[in-house]
Amino acid sequence: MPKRSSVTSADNDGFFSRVYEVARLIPRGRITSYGAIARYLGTGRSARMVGWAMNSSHTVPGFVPAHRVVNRNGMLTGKHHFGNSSTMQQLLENEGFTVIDDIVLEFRERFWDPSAEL
DNA sequence: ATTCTGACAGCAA
DNA sequence: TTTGCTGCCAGAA
Repeated sequence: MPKRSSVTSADNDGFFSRVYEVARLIPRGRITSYGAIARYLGTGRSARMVGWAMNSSHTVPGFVPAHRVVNRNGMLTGKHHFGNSSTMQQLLENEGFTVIDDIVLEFRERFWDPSAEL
């Protein structure tokens, strides 16, 4: 077993990695919520941790479609964490979503539940 | 070790 | 209806 000495949270095989793993499984053109991912991970009510993990998603090698993860309202609560406030919205619109007032209109239709799909 | 915070969600008023 | 508080778990100081 590889020892995990002083590693960053993102490198650790804990909660964070699982969140990223699920996030990468989100099909293009789909969207999900923090709570849905949290429930799939088994944490259930720790949806906040999912968002927290996303905060470190930039430390993960590869691409983590964090823009496809919004809160249960379909609101882009974390758009401010993408560098520019408009980045998240741009990415979503690029995938065919309609974002108005930081809300994804197609959220309900394009919702992708890992617990149901996986 | 203790305390605070956090990109949420649910429930009460 | 909207607004606010609580719970929840894990990581950072």
